[in-house]
Amino acid sequence: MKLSDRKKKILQIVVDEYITNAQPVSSKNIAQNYMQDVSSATVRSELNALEEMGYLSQLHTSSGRVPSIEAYKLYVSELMDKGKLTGKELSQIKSAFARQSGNMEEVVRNAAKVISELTDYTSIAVAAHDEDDVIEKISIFPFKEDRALLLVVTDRALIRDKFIAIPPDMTEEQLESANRLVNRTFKGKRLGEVMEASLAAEEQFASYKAIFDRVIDAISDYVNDKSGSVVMAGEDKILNHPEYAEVDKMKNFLSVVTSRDKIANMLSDDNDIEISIKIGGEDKNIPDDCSLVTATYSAGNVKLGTYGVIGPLRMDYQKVVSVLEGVGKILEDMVNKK
Amino acid sequence: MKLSDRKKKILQIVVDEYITNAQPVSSKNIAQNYMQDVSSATVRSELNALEEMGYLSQLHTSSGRVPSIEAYKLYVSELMDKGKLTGKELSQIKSAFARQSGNMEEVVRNAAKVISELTDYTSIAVAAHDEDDVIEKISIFPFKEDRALLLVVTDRALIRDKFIAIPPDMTEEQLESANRLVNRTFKGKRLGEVMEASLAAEEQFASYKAIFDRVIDAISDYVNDKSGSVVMAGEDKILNHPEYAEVDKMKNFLSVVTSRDKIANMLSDDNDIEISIKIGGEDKNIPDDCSLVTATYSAGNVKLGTYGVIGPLRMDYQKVVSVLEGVGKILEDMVNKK
DNA sequence: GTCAGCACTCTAACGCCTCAAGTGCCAACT
DNA sequence: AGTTGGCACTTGAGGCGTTAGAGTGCTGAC
Repeated sequence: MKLSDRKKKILQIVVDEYITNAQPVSSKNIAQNYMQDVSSATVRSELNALEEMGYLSQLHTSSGRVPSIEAYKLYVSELMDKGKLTGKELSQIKSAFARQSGNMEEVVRNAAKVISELTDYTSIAVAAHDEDDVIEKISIFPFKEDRALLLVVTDRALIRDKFIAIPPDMTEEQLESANRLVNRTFKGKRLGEVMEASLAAEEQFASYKAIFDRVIDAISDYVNDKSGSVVMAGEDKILNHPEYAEVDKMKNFLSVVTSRDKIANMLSDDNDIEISIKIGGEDKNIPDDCSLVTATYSAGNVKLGTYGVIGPLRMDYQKVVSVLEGVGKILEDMVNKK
Repeated sequence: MKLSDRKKKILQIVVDEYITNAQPVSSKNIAQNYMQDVSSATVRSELNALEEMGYLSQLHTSSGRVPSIEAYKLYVSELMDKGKLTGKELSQIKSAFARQSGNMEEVVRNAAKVISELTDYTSIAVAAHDEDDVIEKISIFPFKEDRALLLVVTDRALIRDKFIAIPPDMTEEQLESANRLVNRTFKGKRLGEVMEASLAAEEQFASYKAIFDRVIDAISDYVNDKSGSVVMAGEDKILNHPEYAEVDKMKNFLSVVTSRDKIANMLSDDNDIEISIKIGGEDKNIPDDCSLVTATYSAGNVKLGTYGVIGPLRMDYQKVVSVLEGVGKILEDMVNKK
């Protein structure tokens, strides 16, 4: 069904109003503040039509209208004005990334923090890492008789450290030569390759099989563990929004938000879409009554990660989208310049 | 002022009842369920006396009594029965630590998780680390032209990794010899010594001053940064407790709990007390209406960290203390056996 | 298609009432 | 002196009717 321009305009007004005030929107309000050329009665009949089409609903017969999930979807895809960041906000983003040490996790943490602060919603972020990362260097760093720290550097400047056990009968010299061998074998390979190569390697380096197995295990764990690198910020921001005033809703939200696994599931899907907005029960991983807005950044063909915001349906999508775009731009600039 | 035995008994009953039911306790309740040998009128006059002494208060004239902060203090120090863990709980703790890789941070995370699960409160934990740790090994691990990862192994099996910048004109060979020199210089030293030694070292190793400075800076940062190693679990558990049903209180609590700095301040004080209970506004770092119960564990003379629980004043101290003791015992066993 | 006017519906707020819980106090008892 | 039953008093919670106000739907006129 096609909406007339006036219906679209009215729908946009309703969503905008509801987003800013969290109150049902009345025909009088619309006519007085946004459409002086028509009367409230006219607006009413339009609202009535929009309600029949499923875009609006009323809590009771004499309340104003509230947008439906359909309305939000239409809003973000067609109706919403593009927001613009103020200079102040831009410089706030810039300064958040000013002191960087090349540690990917730090970048992710800073991004999550600044996104949460600017949007006033809970933000989530996950550093991209996948099978296509190319290994640049591996180091096995012994630190107790039976333990070593495994370090893997990939082309994405991402360091991953994991503890592995050293076979008890292995001397330090043996370990060093195993280290050299591991490096020679895996350098330049994709992480995915390493995982698949496990069987082929087995024959070749029988004497260091134990070490090789552990390195491969560690890399597999890393690639498969999506929840490990999830970072959040502003978990308490959610309380600023009236839809979570009831303890039950709060609790539901917090239990999702404090579970890294659930978050990881939400973010895992579409790593190639630039900005994605998922609403309500659309996706089974996203709790009802929640919206998830995410952006996936990359510099050149290197993925930098997925960043986003989770909050009520009645979310300030304009603001969130513009903040995510702003952060993306600055992040990509930063990486490219470097 | 000295309390009669009966007053103590009544006060204990009031606190116990209030902890389990979150409802003001009436004289009738006490007389019927706990003290059949006296009438409710007698209990009433005792309650009245306790109220005048400041241990109890009423919300309004016709409500039962509620313990005051003083009452909680007395309760935990004198009145409270010692709790006992069930076999099931003990084995739950054991299995939480079953798979350990020697990574201190993992131990801390597991401890926080199991404490939160068993007590149903939000738990916080911080791995001990201080100036008395002895350096066993240092490694500077270059991974990009201008960046390196600094690894420090101490006697507490704690690995700390930090990124440092490499001076641009430094070759890989120079870096390696700097690495050897750093190791020779700092091995066996306490972290605190390294920090103080900075000036003395300056003269001696002028050529590698830049590297030395950065290592010393990194170690200083580590020793001074108490918030970095704070771990939490069960942040949403707080919602299970009725005192946080109001959004304002919730918000206050969550804003404290989501700030690592604030948590670190709370835990920083008394690293040498075995089990400490801090209540309400007693300590300015602890938010009003909150109790913090912490335990500091050590095996031999090696500190393992500080673990604790934060929750409402009306906290099940018995349970919390016994869980903390149980975790401590198992943790220390584990470390000693190893 | 628009609109003023009006009847209708529903909520929120208020006051009123009653009920039940719990206290404080007192006079009587041990 | 301590304990107790009895009783008056206070208070919050909940039910109920009323009212005011916001907002709608509808209708007949333009």
